[in-house]
Amino acid sequence: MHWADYTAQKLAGRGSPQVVVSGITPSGEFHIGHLREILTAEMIHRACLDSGIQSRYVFIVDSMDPLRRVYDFLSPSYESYIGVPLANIPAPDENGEPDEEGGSYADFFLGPFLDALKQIGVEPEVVMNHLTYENGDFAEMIDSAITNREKIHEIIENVSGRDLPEDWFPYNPLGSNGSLDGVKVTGYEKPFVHWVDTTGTTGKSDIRLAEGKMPWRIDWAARWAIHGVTCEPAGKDHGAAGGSYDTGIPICELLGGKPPEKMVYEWIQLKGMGPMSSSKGVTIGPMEALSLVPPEILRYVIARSKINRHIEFDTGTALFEMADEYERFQVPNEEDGDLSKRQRIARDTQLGAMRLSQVERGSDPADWIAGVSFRHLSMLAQIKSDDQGVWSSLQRSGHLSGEPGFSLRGRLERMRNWVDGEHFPEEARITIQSEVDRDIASEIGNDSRAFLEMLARGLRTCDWDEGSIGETIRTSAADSGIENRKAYIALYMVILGRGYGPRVSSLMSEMDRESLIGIISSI
RNA sequence: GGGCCUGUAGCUUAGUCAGGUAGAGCACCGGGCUUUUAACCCGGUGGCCGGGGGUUCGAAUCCCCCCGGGCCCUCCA
Repeated sequence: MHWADYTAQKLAGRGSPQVVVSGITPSGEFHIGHLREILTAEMIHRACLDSGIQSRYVFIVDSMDPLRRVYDFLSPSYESYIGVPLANIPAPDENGEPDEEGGSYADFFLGPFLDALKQIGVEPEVVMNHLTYENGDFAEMIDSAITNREKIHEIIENVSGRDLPEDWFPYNPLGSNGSLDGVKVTGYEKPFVHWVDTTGTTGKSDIRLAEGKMPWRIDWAARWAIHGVTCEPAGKDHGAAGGSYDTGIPICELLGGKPPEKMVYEWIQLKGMGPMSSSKGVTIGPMEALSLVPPEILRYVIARSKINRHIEFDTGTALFEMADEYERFQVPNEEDGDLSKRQRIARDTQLGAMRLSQVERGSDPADWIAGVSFRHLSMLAQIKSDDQGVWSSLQRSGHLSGEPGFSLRGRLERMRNWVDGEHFPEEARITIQSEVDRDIASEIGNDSRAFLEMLARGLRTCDWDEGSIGETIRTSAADSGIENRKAYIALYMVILGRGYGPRVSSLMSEMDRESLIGIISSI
């Protein structure tokens, strides 16, 4: 059974409806690691719906979280916003300067991410956490946390094993400059928390408004109670023993809520570059990923892996394999009575992964298979500059009957982006030589030259289609007495500058006759 | 220091919760498709399941120890 279905089944015992939640801080560009957070939760949500369990999927944006530091993409003028909630900070302009007209920092980064989510079929209920503070929904929780201050203090110290300062307080008010940093609590009279900030200014925060926030570990536990969260997969950073999941559970219970089961997913790494990190430049954004990888396959990347396995996101050679694995999928057609228990499990898991990979819930995975392998398509995309040429080639080769569907068109569009970009693997790149390199020419032996001469002659008169060209190659090889293998290698060397490549006759049939003959004769 | 996750064929992995002869894909090799090269079909090679000990009639699976990799205990998907 697929992990999402398994989780849905376990959740069914918790009552209804399910509230499946993701939470992310919009502190900068989103990356595909965040996509795992989102998709893990969204797939569980879908699995619930698919098995008839009522469910909501909520994306809580941590817009009340403060700016922690001035990131590389921000100008130094953001220094003054450190500690200020992201919802209250102006978005950066193209130079990284605060742009007073550009809306909030949180919205600025959230917008494109939500657009990307839409493309992969994810349309969550979005909750801006600062609004939950602003409309007073946190007030009871804050009051309760302050009242139970000692107990919470004890939970955090016992569970996480770290020492909290004596004057620790479960609520951080905003100071006179709008920052949470360095503000000391001096007293509490419901609903006001009194404080003094770093400038010596005193004031009071109304807990029914967004005039302060609870520290992360309590904030998280409180929102479980407020929103009735039944499931929230968290990154492994939260999941470690003594981490915020472990403290959140008892704190949530203390606050009168019923916490979700602990659920932890592994991180996505970029091939050979370790974990995603914006500050180290190790990052691929969801939009960039979507420009290369079709949305159903991007979903499949997440769906095919168990949640506690790390995912290596590879936009190089491995993408061929990933995509072709998706393409190979076939709806099981018979009863499979002779499958072993294991094979049945594997098949059902695979079916689940394919089902959950669909952009539109409920659509048939079989409708979203392009019918052409990524490898083959990558060759066509490289040798055919116009799309129509690709379609006709596919029709001739029998990959396509009739007109290309939406799915296949999307595949080609992204394939072209991939081919044109930096991620496309060199060994898959086809570069037709405009002239033959001297070193290469010197490596070609006399027997091969004889073959190439004969071929050039044959190509002048043969029909210009794959079959005839192939035939001409074979006869030329036979007539010149060279082994087929050697003939092909020589041909590849001349055309591509290396001894191997895609089916050479189809490659040649896409080239202009005169220029091809020119190259071959130039030896 | 304390703890969590993880280590199965060259690569990616299923199977570990409920112990019963190690499954798959890629790659590779062989064959086929009225002749091959990154299309397609069929078949095959390949695994002391990280190491050691224990429980058991029987262990990849349960228990203990060790080794390697990742992560957390300060905010981090």
